[in-house]
Amino acid sequence: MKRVGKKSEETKRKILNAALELFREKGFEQTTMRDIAEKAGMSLGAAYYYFNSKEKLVLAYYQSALNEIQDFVDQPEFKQIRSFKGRMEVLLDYKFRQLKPYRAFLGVLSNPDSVASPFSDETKDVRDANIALFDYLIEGSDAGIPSDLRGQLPRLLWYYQMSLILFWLHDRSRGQTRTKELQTRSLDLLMNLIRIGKLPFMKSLRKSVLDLVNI
Amino acid sequence: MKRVGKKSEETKRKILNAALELFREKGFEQTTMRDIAEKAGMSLGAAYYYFNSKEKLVLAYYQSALNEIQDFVDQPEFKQIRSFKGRMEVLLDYKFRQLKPYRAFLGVLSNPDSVASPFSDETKDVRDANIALFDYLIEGSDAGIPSDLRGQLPRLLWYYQMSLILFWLHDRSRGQTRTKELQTRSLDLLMNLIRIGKLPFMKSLRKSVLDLVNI
DNA sequence: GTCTATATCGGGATAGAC
DNA sequence: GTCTATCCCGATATAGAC
Repeated sequence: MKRVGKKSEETKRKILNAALELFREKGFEQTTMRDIAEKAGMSLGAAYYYFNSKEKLVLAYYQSALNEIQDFVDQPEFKQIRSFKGRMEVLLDYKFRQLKPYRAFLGVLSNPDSVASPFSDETKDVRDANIALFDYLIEGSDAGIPSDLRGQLPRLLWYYQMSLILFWLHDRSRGQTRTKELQTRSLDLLMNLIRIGKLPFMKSLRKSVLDLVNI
Repeated sequence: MKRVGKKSEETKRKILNAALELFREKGFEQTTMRDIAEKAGMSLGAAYYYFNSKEKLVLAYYQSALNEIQDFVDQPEFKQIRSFKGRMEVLLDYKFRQLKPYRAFLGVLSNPDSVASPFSDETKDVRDANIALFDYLIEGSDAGIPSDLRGQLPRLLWYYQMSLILFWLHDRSRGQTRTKELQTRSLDLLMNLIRIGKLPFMKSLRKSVLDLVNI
């Protein structure tokens, strides 16, 4: 029964919403804390009271995006899909639909020095939760994965997803159609590689790939 | 006989050197144009006369790094190597040795919005020249590359190099030893894939990889 | 604890004198 | 071609109202 703080939660949410709207419109760099505060209908100091830096807003965004996608995979619409590839397609599509409005803004994410980098300590929890999403995806699917690969696959798929996202961020084609193409074809390739990789005589090649991911 | 401009070339060089020294020490963001001008022994306005933005200094850095590596592959030390893999190893080692002092600074490079992004229009010339380097590397080597792959291979290798560099930028292990490991193992894997990919019955898989690069 | 108002600083970029 | 002075604006710090 935490009555106190209720109001502050609301204010916080209001600031985040204002920030996200502005990020979508103008990108990260172009949006100022003054803009955000004004849009949220309060003073600059108030905004800083809740988010002591602009980057903290990015972390909050990650968290809310994570909650969203966690809800999504809990829907029957996703859960009823049995095919591994189908699940991957639907998850990736959802992810990109979710990211799309924020494309201009997400450039920050590729800065290794930022606390908002998807590889940083500060984002570890969100990252782990995202990897767990792939574990859940595999678990409920028809994919027969060799046991030596099974444990590593979620992380491997997360890397795969991150590569796609990085490509997408740099993709200057209209509407990022190149990324869409890449997604389709690389997913095909991935499925073929997994299929081929299952064969007993591919064990050594499979091992060298696993070693690669485990570095 | 361009006598005029000689002096200005020198001044420009002096500014660039000061900037690079500071970038190495403090990274890109932390270094101010004021710092640079002071270190170069001139006023802020003078520095801006030669480089009208901070990012222009990054482009100048790319250019000078390119000249350096072009010189390197022209040395007998490199030219006498016949083995494809050997040439790749030596080139990558050189590249990382060259980049190492600038690691903190090169974070900017991963910002897709920056004109200094390796994928931007502004860096096209340098990028093409770097791809040509791989063409030169293949040409003088013993690599027997299937003709359908030959034309695309330089670009593919450049992508491979960029992936390694991006990984390295995000690599938080001490001395970036993980990247070194990745380099060794992935190069092994790459060589194996090329070897296997040569086999006639792999033509269709080869094609799907080529299609991927050609998106 | 929650928020406003205000002062100050830092740094990229530019104008105009010399 | 080089300088000084200045603009502009985001970030930050703080005092204090409620």
